[in-house]
Amino acid sequence: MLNDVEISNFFENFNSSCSKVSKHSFSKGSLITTYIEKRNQMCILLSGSANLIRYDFNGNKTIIGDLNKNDIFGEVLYPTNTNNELFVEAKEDCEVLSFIYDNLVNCRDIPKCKFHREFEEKFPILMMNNTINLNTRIELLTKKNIRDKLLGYFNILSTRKLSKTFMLPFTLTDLAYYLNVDRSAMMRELSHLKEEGFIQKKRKKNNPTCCLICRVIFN
Amino acid sequence: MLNDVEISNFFENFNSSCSKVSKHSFSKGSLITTYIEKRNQMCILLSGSANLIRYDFNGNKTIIGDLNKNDIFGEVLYPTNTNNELFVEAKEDCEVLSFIYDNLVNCRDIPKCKFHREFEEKFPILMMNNTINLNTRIELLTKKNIRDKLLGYFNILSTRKLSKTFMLPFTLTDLAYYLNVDRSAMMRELSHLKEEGFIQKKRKKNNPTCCLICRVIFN
DNA sequence: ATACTTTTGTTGCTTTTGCAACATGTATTT
DNA sequence: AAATACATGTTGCAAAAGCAACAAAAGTAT
Repeated sequence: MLNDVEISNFFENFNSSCSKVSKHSFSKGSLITTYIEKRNQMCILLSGSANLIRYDFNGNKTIIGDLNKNDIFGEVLYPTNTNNELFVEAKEDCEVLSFIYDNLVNCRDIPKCKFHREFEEKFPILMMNNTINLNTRIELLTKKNIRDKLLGYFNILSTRKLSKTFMLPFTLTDLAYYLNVDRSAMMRELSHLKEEGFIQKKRKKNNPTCCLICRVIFN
Repeated sequence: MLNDVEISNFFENFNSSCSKVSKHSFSKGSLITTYIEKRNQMCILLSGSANLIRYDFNGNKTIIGDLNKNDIFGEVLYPTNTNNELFVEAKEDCEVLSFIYDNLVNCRDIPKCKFHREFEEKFPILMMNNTINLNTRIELLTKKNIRDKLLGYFNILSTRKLSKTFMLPFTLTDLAYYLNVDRSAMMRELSHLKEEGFIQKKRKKNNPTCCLICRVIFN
């Protein structure tokens, strides 16, 4: 129903006929945007992948979200007054559409420009996907311990790829920031899972974004 | 921008002219709905408040969400294959609109019925509010310890009411389920916060949904 | 008023997680 | 090839959180 195919290439060939929408490219590792209150920015990730990163007032890092093709992000979707610094960092080379979200009729052109017509049509699907992603994230964060967070996340990746073998979209260091746990405690738990035969790890050479292959055995 | 007032009474006087939409009343404590895969149900809470509750395979309870007026919920917004039981329970007497979400043009009437016209128009605002709520929830769940979860949540309630004095929408037992922590550990932390002067607690007699008033002193 | 249920409040003990430090291994840069 | 930076892997110890059990208070039903 909420089929990726429906929107997979929708905004891809977008040409900035509307003055209110801009398309930018970002190279791996660069800063895509920061969340600044009251600017109402919204973005669509056209290609590549990125992390939504938070630093709290103590400097603690958390990877709040893992952004992929067709995901929407931006400060307009995020609560204000959190006293945190949030920014989006490219994990791979990325293409991004960005614009100011006021409402769905913020195009001044008559008739509406191509982008705003398409956006208005696809907005429900984009939002529904985003909502399911956020609820999936909440499912993960509400697991009671590190082991269940790991297995829960591996289960998501496994289901998504329809295979018990898959690659992590994070380094292990970043996985700990994503699961919101201490890295060394997570490594300890990974060792236990390996000993008990729940996972196998294989290191892959020269892969820029992924560093492990997990062969997960779920019950 | 995403103003509650805009939609505050929009669906309130809805009359079921469309055969695909139904309005139901639920008394306090009753079951509003369960999340069953592939039914694509979506609901709007017209009045009252409710909890979205999850029981995992081990019987662990978590309050996934706290639903209030104009909030949307339903299995169509939630990931499938979680091996969990999810249901929505009325905290107060509730009125709920429910329908099947296929897409935004699932009304067979020509011209579209009043509900679907209004829903289509208000859908973006409903979804944006929902997204901000979910991101607020993620902010809370990614706090590193019980103390910060408590203070973070009190800060949200305080900001929402524009007052340092506010009531909890949960019993303390349910607050622990909501913050996803052990109740006794949470009580211990609440005692510390009280000793250190961060909060004051006052019990209120005969209040059905709230049991405490907290006078929170933030730095 | 009494019995019963639910919620609050507390504590000792155990388990889990976090912290700090460091060794090793793998990429990247010069 | 050497130097540097970053990621993985491991450990001892400390701190935090979970578990179990129970008492007291408040709310509800009879």
